[in-house]
Amino acid sequence: MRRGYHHGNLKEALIEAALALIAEKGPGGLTFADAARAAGVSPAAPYRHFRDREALLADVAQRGFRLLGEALTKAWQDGRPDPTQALHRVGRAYLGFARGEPAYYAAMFESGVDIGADPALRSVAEAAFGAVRTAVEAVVATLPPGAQPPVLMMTLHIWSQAHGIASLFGRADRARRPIPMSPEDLLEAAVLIYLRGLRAPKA
Amino acid sequence: MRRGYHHGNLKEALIEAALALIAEKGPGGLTFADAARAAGVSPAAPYRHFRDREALLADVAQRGFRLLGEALTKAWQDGRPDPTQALHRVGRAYLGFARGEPAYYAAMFESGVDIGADPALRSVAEAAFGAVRTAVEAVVATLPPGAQPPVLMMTLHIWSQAHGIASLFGRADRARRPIPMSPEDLLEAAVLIYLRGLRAPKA
DNA sequence: TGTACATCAGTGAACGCGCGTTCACTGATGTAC
DNA sequence: TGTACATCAGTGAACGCGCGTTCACTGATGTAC
Repeated sequence: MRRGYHHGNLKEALIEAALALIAEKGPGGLTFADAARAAGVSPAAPYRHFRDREALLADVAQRGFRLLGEALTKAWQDGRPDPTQALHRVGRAYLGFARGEPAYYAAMFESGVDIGADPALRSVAEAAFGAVRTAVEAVVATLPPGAQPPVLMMTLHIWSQAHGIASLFGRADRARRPIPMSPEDLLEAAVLIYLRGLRAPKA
Repeated sequence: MRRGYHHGNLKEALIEAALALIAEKGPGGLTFADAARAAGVSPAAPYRHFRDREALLADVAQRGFRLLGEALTKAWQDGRPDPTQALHRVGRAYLGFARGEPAYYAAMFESGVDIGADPALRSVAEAAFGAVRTAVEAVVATLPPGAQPPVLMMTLHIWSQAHGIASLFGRADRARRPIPMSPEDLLEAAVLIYLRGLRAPKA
């Protein structure tokens, strides 16, 4: 990989290193010097690419949100074969991301990066959220006119339900509370009951 | 407070200091030396009370879970005037705790403490969870026999919904996504729809 | 009630360590002509 | 095609700093008798 005096791809290498370090020691364990070491480069080199540790973390988080958005969009598959089934797939994709990419997930939600501060970061986070909103919109459209909830509210419900399950039960990296069902099944049941509640006449 | 050579109440003072530091800089910013300084004591003194930083954090988290459990139990008020209303109150209490005690909340859920590892910690966390379970049990008992969901499942649904909302929108300390309704209203709506879904005939 | 002694909680000085950051530098790459 | 030069990416040495941790110590508290 390293081909001489110039690294050639140091920025990528630093991000890779950051992911590995986060996976190993948590977002708090990420250190600028450590990332340089892991990339096989002097401790001053990272400053060519990132202002500081915070900027590196923000970049990792940004990539994470992009990947999450892509995963959700891919799972949606334009709502085939029908919006409800596709929405369940989106939910599973969220949990799959949290489990499969714990380092990204930690950088995005547990590292203390301020998502609102960095416009680029905010934008990709917004896009990932938009992927869920798209799915919710299509599901809402299938409901009888009198039973259609506000799209934003329902999106927030689904997102936070998935996020809560992922945070509490969805990662393998820590000894979470053991539950007698998979996070995927737990989320699917919640969404099923929720959707049934939307169709039901209001009490 | 300080009355001479002996502090008299150093353990409490260290926990107070830890809370202030967490509130100010996040759980990652908590340092053993800093806590000693804030308590007005030499850097070696904390070792009389905590094995290391991790133990201090675990103690803070433990108190947090005890307080949360108490807040939830108090909000429940034996299910008066009826279980459903009381359950909504419990949900609001959860959000209120997350907002009102962000330092405890961070220590409990975002500090990397392994809840499963420490038996005392696990036990109070279990107790807090049990407060929600108690509420859910009573609500389930009000449902028609054919519509009663497994209590554990429903408890996990409610807990993770509240936790997701609290984590994403419920704290003032960071610039979270602004939403056009309060976290409390958002949670109440979700629970209402969920409960309606339980009563509705399965599709 | 007083005295001797054990126990305990906090001291302060010291240390090694690793991190963040800076600096003048140098090797490599690209570009103008 | 070749040459001169600007730009860029990474070096390595150095620094100050604060943290974690240990240590022999000492002031205070409690207790046995």
